[in-house]
Amino acid sequence: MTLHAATPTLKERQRQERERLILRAAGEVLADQGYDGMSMEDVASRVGISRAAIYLHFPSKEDLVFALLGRGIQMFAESVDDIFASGLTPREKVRAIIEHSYGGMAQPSFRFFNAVLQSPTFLSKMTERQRTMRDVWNPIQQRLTDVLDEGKRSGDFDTEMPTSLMVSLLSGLLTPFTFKQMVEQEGMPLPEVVNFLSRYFLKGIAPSQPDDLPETRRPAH
Amino acid sequence: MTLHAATPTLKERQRQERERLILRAAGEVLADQGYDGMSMEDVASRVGISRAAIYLHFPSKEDLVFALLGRGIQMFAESVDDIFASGLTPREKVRAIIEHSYGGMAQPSFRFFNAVLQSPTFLSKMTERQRTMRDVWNPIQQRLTDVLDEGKRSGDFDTEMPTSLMVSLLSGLLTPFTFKQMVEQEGMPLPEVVNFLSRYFLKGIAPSQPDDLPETRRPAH
Amino acid sequence: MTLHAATPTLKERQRQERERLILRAAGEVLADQGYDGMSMEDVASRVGISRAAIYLHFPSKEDLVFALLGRGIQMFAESVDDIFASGLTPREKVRAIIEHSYGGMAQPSFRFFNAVLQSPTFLSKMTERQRTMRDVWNPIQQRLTDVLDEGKRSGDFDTEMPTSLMVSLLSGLLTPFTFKQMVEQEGMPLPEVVNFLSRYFLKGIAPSQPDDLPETRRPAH
Amino acid sequence: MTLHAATPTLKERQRQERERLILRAAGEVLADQGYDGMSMEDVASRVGISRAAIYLHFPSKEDLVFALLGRGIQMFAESVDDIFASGLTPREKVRAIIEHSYGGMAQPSFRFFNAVLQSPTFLSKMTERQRTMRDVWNPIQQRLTDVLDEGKRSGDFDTEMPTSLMVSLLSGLLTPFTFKQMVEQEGMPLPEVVNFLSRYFLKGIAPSQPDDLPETRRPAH
DNA sequence: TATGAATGAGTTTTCATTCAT
DNA sequence: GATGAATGAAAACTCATTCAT
Repeated sequence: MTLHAATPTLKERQRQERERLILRAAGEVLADQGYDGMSMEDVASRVGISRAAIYLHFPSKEDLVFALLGRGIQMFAESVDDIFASGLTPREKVRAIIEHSYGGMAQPSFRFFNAVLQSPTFLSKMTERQRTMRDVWNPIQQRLTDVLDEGKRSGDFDTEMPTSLMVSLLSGLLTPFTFKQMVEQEGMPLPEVVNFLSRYFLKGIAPSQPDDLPETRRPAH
Repeated sequence: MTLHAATPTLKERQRQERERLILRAAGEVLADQGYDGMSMEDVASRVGISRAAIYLHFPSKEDLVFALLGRGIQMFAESVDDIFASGLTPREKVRAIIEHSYGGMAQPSFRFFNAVLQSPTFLSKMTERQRTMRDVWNPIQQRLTDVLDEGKRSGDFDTEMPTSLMVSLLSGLLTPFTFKQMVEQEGMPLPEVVNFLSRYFLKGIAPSQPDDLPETRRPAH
Repeated sequence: MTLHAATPTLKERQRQERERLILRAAGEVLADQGYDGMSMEDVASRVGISRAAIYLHFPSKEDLVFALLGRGIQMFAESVDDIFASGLTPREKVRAIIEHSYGGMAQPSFRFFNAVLQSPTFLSKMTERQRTMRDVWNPIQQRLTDVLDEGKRSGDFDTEMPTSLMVSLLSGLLTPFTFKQMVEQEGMPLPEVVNFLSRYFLKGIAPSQPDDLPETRRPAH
Repeated sequence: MTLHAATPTLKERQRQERERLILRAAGEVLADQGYDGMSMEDVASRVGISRAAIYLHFPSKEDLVFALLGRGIQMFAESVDDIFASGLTPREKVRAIIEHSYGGMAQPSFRFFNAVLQSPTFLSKMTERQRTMRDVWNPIQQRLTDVLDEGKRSGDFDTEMPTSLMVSLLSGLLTPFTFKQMVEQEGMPLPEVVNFLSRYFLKGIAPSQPDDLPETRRPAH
């Protein structure tokens, strides 16, 4: 009936829109109820459709969340790409990444990252599928690695600390853990939190000064 | 018949031992299945008793986990107290805290902290009970605050950064997040992780040098 | 597509039919097992559906029974209304009420009234809901009160006895207690039981004759 | 060790006392929680002993309640015997029975009768044991029958109504149903309730006057 | 395509009853 | 004798998933 097979438009467009709505709803529920706490009914009623309709788009709860995760990761990766391609200095790039993450976290759209990444239920289902979180998370890690390595080369960051550890520390910072504490409970304005966090992280990974080392206890000479 | 009521009477001893076993099992399951993933059956079978027997010690799943949490917090608080009372410098104290936490985390005994603190299901049940996580977590926060404030006074730590934020950052570091990444997946030896983490955190909260500020983008002069 | 929204759309019809079937089954089980003895499985298997399917219609066992009770009360109330509006004399109305009740009681549809009203478990749950049995039972009591007050005004019934007591006595008579004894165990035909009961009650509440009083013991003259 | 086998005293006395305490506690719990609502723990803790200790006296919950029922029936039967043997007129005897029952009902000691007699769970267990309630209840019925038959012979009561029905009606009156309504909810003083009830019942079973009959609707001639 | 209906598997919790000490 | 500990069986309820319409 469609004139041009190349026009996936109408129906297809509606379908994708529906899918987006479902993903958005799922993200919201996920963000504040967690993977186990999220029921298909929650999502469906938020979109205003029936539970069964979700299965027209995603074969299972697991797949739905996985898709959401994938989309989130991709979006985040694209942002990091933009930042990477900008003319900013490595330090400024790190700051921009933190800023961007926390900006997004205010909208619940990013909060669910944590929800998913911390849910043993989801993670174990993932493992059953032979898909390590490692693979999924890889695009992000790779990009962060690139930024940090660039900083190492430019002499901005500590070359002694393995980049993988830096990546892990930065990821940990982007988790809503600190965010919730400070903004929601202490009432600190978001930009200020971002400022402090950036400074903290950059100082933490700055090239070591001679007097940074003495952490391993030595007798005062 | 016993002269001193202080004698825990064997029966009582056994009871406490059972209780410890249950708590331990619960901690293990919790650590790798999360709050929702942990079923009473899991715990029971791990201890080698029946589901119902658990209810002889704890009135509900919620209470069991709550008890576990309480015990964990108390143990941690005591360790921090010891460290605080030692003659170490503030920087050394912070390092000792990190070291201790990660040492404990290797045994799954501490891993469950995260499991619980990140479970929306449990947290919301807690809220229903009018017991904020804030109150529960308070003893820890207070102690960390003490250590960090001491360091501020001694000139070791940045006085511009609010202590509450530092506490939050330190707490975030003690979370098994980074730990899992580095030790379990990257295979880095634990002491090395501790070393890096301590240095990172201490550098991050060190008093600001003039050239630490430029994070707010300024035109190149 | 249906022209009139008033058309219950087949689906809806089926749904209501199912609901009726569930209620009926529940009534039966309730009548001979009591509230505590009735398990959702009992009801489900009697209808030929799964336990879970019941929850598609009623959110809990409590609600199911409550709905059943409500329906029963409403049906009974309507019957009493019809009787009240008839041209019968007060005495005849009372008789009609008794007759109607016992007629209905033969079908187990009414038997459950007693089951519910006598179940401490259910009653206490009701209290938790802040819904006194008083409120629920009120429509019935009100109607019986109307009939009896009418009889008092017409001089048919004893004006000295509080109507509330009369209502209570009549209610007690409608309880399947006596019914079970006489019909099921003694084998007395139902109409005869109704006859005796009506006469007994009407004589009992008839206006007092001077020589009815002497119940308080007096010395034989 | 006991000097005289004939002295079942000390130990035995204590045993019986313990048994009485258990029965009393069971009666109380039964009265306001019903058979299903009564847990062995409820009873035990009320007596101040352990659940297991109850089983030293009664082989099962069922037996415990059965014993309680038996004792209650026997006590009631004895009271009726006393009344029967007194020099009172039949009408006065009936009144005395009602008075006695309601007096007892104020103390919860009698309330449990109803609880038990209306519990399908208990009744069905009874049936399994091949012991009809009929047999158990028989001593009471027999005595009430005696009193009422005496009244029939003396011309005080309606000879047309079968005595078994009268017994059933009287039993129904002794049920706490009306009692609860009037005393607990309407606040009517107990003696007044007894007065009204006695008059009502006696009028109800009084010998029929010609004009009592017309209940069966006949065409006005 | 969308949905209401249906379900099986699983979860927490309760309780009468038994038994070693 | 008395008890604390232990348990098996049941029961209410939830939820992801399927399917006929």
